[in-house]
Amino acid sequence: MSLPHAILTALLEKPSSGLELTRRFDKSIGFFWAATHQQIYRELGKLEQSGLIRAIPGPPAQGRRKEYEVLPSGREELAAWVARSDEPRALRDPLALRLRAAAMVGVGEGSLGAEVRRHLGLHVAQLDAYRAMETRDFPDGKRDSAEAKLQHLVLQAGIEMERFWTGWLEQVDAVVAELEAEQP
Amino acid sequence: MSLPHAILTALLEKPSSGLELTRRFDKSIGFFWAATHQQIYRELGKLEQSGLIRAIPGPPAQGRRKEYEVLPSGREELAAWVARSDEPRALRDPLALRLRAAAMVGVGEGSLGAEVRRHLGLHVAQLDAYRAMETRDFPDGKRDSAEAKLQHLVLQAGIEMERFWTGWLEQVDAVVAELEAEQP
DNA sequence: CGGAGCATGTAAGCGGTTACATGATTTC
DNA sequence: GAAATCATGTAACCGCTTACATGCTCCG
Repeated sequence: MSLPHAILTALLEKPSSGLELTRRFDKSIGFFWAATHQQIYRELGKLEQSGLIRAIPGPPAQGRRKEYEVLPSGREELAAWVARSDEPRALRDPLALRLRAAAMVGVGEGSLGAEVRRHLGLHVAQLDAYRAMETRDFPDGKRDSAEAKLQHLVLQAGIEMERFWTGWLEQVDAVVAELEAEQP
Repeated sequence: MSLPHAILTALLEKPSSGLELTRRFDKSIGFFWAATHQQIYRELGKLEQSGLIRAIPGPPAQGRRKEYEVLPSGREELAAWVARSDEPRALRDPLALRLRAAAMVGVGEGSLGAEVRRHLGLHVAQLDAYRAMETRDFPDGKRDSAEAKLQHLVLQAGIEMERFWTGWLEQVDAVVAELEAEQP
């Protein structure tokens, strides 16, 4: 039940249309809870029906775009959710699985090494993106407001997570390259 | 499509019954791809029907337990899967989401801090478990065989992942405690 | 006015989760 | 021989993914 609350949070930060939300998910909240536009539209419909958000009546028909904003009951629901507790989600990583499988059937003909380096590239790019966001959005380290501190922490989780992946994938690359050399 | 291949890997490591597999998933492979016994039984049925594994005929009826083993076609399928490529899965973390939500609606009355520390405890426990596995299964650092090296890498991913979580959650705890003190 | 793309949706299918069912084995 | 537990399943649901559909707007 996280998606509706992710949307409520995003709408509190800034009222938006469905497409705007989709864009913003792609570049910030979505890093910790991805969602496609189909999910978002469906969820917006449900949230509106539940009376937690509403379409802003404002400009009568600026195209077909509907802007949504959070109602007081929506804010209450979100505050209640923040206080709830939840088990951490089990992580799912096919690449780690592939390595264990490779331990049983052997590393292929270079394809596994290539895949490892491809992933490494993706994580390096993501790490750079996060770092750019950090210098842009949180320039003065210690003087952040309460809200900014929390948002900064979330971004730091992204940064340290990607640092972990890149470091680990470099080790993996070294070992896989060695094994590929041994058994051709 | 990772679950069937996770099962093939586990069965190659050691032929097992459904329940045994469930147990082993809980304490090793499952760390990177969790599965319940219902999923496992369903998947075993599919894999047997596809001719990738078979129930070992051996001891006629030792209780009702069925032991499965991987057939040559199953090994081939797994090798082909190892060579395939795949996008990294988007991570999903409700706790990070909660922090962002808390940035908008405020940290509750200590419940968020308690939740953070609860998660911290869980990750510390997991980290200890991984470390125990490492000293038990990989005592002599550099002299591992090819298979052992790959398996060790996967375990190290688990260790570094948990190290990341515990480090980050400690930071989070400090900030949340501070904010809870400010706004009662 | 015609084509490109923007914006909002609908429908089908799949994998995973939760709840329930059934027989067989062990324990008291 | 009754209760508890082990072992293997079945069924229903729910969220996410993929593919497709529809209307609107902008631009040449």
